[in-house]
Amino acid sequence: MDSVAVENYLKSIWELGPDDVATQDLAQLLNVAPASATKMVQRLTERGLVKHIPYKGASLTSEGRRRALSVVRRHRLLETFLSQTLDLGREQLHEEAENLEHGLSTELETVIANYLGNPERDPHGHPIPGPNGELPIDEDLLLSDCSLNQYLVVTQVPDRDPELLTWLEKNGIFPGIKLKIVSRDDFGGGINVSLEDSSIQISTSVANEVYVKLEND
Amino acid sequence: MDSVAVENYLKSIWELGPDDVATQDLAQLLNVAPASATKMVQRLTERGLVKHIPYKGASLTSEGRRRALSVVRRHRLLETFLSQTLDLGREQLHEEAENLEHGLSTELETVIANYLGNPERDPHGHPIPGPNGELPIDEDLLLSDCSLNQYLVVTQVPDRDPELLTWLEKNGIFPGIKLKIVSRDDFGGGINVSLEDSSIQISTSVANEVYVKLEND
DNA sequence: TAATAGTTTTAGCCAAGGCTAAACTTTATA
DNA sequence: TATAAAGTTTAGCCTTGGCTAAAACTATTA
Repeated sequence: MDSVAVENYLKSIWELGPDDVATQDLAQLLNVAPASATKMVQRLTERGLVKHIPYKGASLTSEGRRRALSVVRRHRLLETFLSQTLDLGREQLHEEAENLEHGLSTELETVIANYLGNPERDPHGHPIPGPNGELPIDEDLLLSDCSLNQYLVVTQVPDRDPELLTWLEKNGIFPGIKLKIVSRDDFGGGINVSLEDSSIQISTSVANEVYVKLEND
Repeated sequence: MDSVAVENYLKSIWELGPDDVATQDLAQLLNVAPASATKMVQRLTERGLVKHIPYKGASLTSEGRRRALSVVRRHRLLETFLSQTLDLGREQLHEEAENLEHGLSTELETVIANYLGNPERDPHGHPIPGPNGELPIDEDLLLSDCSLNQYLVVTQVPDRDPELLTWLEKNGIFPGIKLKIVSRDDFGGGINVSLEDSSIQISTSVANEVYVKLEND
């Protein structure tokens, strides 16, 4: 069994990957000093879970990726389970799942997955890896990359920042919602979006974290 | 925040307590060497969570007890929650709750408690401590202490041993079930019990782990 | 009551996972 | 292209929570 620390490193490298994950980014995501990240990356390299080119970056081996995706699967199943049973707000799910994911046994993971009907996405729209680490190719589009006046459906919102999620929620942006970009402000000022019965302005940084698909699938 | 190890030590001392908890018993319950238990008991004494009289035994301070009961509360709420939502068998609950209890935040604990209607007992019949460590006085009787031919209701079964729990379940012994001791075998050979529509023999060691109350409250 | 068995503690070791300070690479800039 | 800035690694330290072996204490029994 991987320790909590190892699981968190693997998951973080996966999230920052797939290639050349910088020590600093890893350290920042995990709230540790860069030197600590270097040391752990070296240990994981010893164990065959990470490939590390000094001064260049880290990436997961296939075994490392398998284990990272196991953590991601548990995380996303827990988010879905908590959302379904307790209806927590979408902005509370991430942190709770983060705490519980390391204690979820394979057996309970399976029971929960079955209970939920083996869902393909969590409440933020993120795809849930299969029990063996299969991850469907994610073909969603970045909202900020879409053209004007296309009919779009939101597929994914970020999960980490509760403030941002609360704001998105309040403005009616979450998976399943239909919208259309009506105009772009100059100089990276953001985009203007019309929803079912409102229209709002979304900054570029936020639009870079929201994924959509074309409405006619 | 207490570490997982500290939480487990506190919980175990509480379970073995209230007084003069032997190093060996503690070590055995936690699957560590006696020397490791001694060392941790000393550290917890430093921290003011445990009182330790060398060569005599350990016990919890009131703060130690408060923290131990917080773990017990999380454990029992989780058992209840898993049982209610996923209907796991009673024999699977303990281990899963053991894994998850350390990752349950105070906020989620509260949400779960409310969702369940602030239950007073878990699926094994064990009382659930309140959010501030209040524990109602447990007045249940040991099955093995009861007299013949009294009308009894099972209130608590043990939670740790899945084999035993499966056996009890199969023979219809779980909280809420009515029964009566019809006779005692000689020389500690156990007791003969009649249930609603069966009768079985229960060994003394098992009868020492089942609690009951008189049927007329 | 003296020897022995059982329990507990001490001493000394180890690995994991943190940290800071200093050294080393790489990248950017003058 | 030399030098400064930024990022990374190394070195050395610390705490936690394990372990074993040996010493010390307690309890039992001859």
